[in-house]
Amino acid sequence: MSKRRILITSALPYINGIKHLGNLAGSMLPADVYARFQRLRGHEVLYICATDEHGTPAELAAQAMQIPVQQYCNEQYEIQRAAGEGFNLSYDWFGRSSRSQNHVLTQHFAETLEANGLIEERISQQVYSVDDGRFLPDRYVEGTCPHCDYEQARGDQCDNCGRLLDPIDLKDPYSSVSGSKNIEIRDTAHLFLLQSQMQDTIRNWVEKATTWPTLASSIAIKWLDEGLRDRAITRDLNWGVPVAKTDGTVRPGFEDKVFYVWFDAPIEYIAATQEWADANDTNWQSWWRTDQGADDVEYVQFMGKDNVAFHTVSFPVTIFGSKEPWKTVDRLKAFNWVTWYGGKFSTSQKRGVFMDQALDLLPADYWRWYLMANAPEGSDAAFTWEGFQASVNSDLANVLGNFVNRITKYTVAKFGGALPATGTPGEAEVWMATELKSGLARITDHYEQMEFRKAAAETRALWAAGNEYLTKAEPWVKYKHDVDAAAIGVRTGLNLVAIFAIIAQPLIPATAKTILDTLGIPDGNRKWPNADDTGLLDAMPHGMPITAPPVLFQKIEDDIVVEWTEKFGGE
RNA sequence: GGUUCGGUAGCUCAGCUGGUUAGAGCGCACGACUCAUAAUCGUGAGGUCGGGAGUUCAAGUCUCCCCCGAACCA
Repeated sequence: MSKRRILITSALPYINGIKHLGNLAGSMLPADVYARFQRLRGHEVLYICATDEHGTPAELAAQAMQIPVQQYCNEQYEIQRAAGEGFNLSYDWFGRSSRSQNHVLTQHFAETLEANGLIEERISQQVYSVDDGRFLPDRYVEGTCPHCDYEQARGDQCDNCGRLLDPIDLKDPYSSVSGSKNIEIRDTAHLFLLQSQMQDTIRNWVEKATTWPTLASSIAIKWLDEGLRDRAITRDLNWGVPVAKTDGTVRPGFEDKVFYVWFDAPIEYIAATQEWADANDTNWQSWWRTDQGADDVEYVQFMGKDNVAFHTVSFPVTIFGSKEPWKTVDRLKAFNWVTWYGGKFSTSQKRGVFMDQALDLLPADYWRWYLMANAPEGSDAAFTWEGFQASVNSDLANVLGNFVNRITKYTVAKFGGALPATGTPGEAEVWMATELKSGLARITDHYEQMEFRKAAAETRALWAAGNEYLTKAEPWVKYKHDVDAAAIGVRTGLNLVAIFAIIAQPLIPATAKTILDTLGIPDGNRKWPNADDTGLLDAMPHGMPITAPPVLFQKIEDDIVVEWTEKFGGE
């Protein structure tokens, strides 16, 4: 099989606060699992992610903490980077959209799009707060609803009657930032991206993308059916990419404006790759420019369903509109939500479990396993403490952990801690070899199809087959009258331990490493196994010393579940 | 309101272009085993596949209507 070059990105987490398990399960984690799988298969993988740092929420959060927004982002970036590291997310690079590479590239795209006639300047009216000294984004203007007279309607929507509003229509408007009523409606100029002109181009492209999941293509088609609208790509803010040319010349009249986060964030996929290339003294063009070696790249994007429109329509407008030979997405994997006791996980309402809290409770592998085995692929998936407990105790502790434990301890107790060299394979081993071959083929196929639930289920099924094998081989019975007959069962069992750990690496990398390190399996022998390899069950050198790993997974007891349920408010 | 996606065993979910007695894991019951974290292995109970009508030799799988849930509407 030839070596593939696979570019992987996961949707950029917004800088504003640590992400919850739903965010993790919907983009970063599956991207990581897929990246690890493909690396194990020997392919060249580049997995890129970054924080999305611009925009009003970051600016206001910094203001609330009374620190400069740059400092705020520095701190939050470090928190998110550490959380990713804690979950063993194997980014090749975790960048920041506020870095210079993204500034330059965003300005480049704007310049190119304008040269191609796809950007124009338009005047619009916006709410200006004199006391705050700034234009107010829609949702930070409040006032009385012009339709129902509700007094605390937000500028974008009235919570009482539900109607969508234009902030300049509010009666008695005031700034929700400062409360000031010293409000004016002022003219302001913005750059508009003429998406309407790209309608046909995008539709042709979307219709050719037959491998996208239904969730993704239906969202894209719907946007196209409604018609792409021209959209402002600048905002009246300080924090962001300046509206300037690549030579640094600020556009006249845009001194206090920046590009909208909507425009610059996806560009960061490319810019983060530049960050990676700059840091590693290599080139990024061979991953992104089809005229410079990227034509053989497979580009795979991971995202939650809220991001699909940006990846299938908005960003492609930027890319295709540039008329430059950029690499576009080949395969796209979209996820639904992880739900929390009937509702949604919510960052603002602090509903659910967040990445840092999760790691305080249990190691990353416990969460990684549960979130992938129950990934929100077909529909929203419910997180429950009981489900988490059942999954961890049954799949990890009982089926895998106990298998490793029982066979390694037995080796130490009965075979002096050495991999037995005697005995010949019989009926049980033939059965196991058949199971292994078909199971491996299924797992491999599910990963290739990015079917994570199925991949996890089949991984577990193979672990369970190992236990079934031991029941058939029953070395502890044979040992009493025929040590050689017991030896083949132990030898096969130990090889299964290694195989089970190898195939577990994408999902539970830390535990897999513990097992493989304890067994003394060299790094070079940890690659993804080939289902047709008939030597898998007798691959380890006869006589090699074996020690038993420590207990791999602690079970989650009922009283702990009660405690966590109370602490986190699950019902 | 419009559109899209869902509604399958107690729970979480598989079921591709319609075709033998509708599947898995967990949970539950019973049995086996004792190397192992009272783990494991086997057997079994349990579903009129949201409701109704229709197409067909045949529908969980297609069509229409209704009920419920979720998402999106920039």
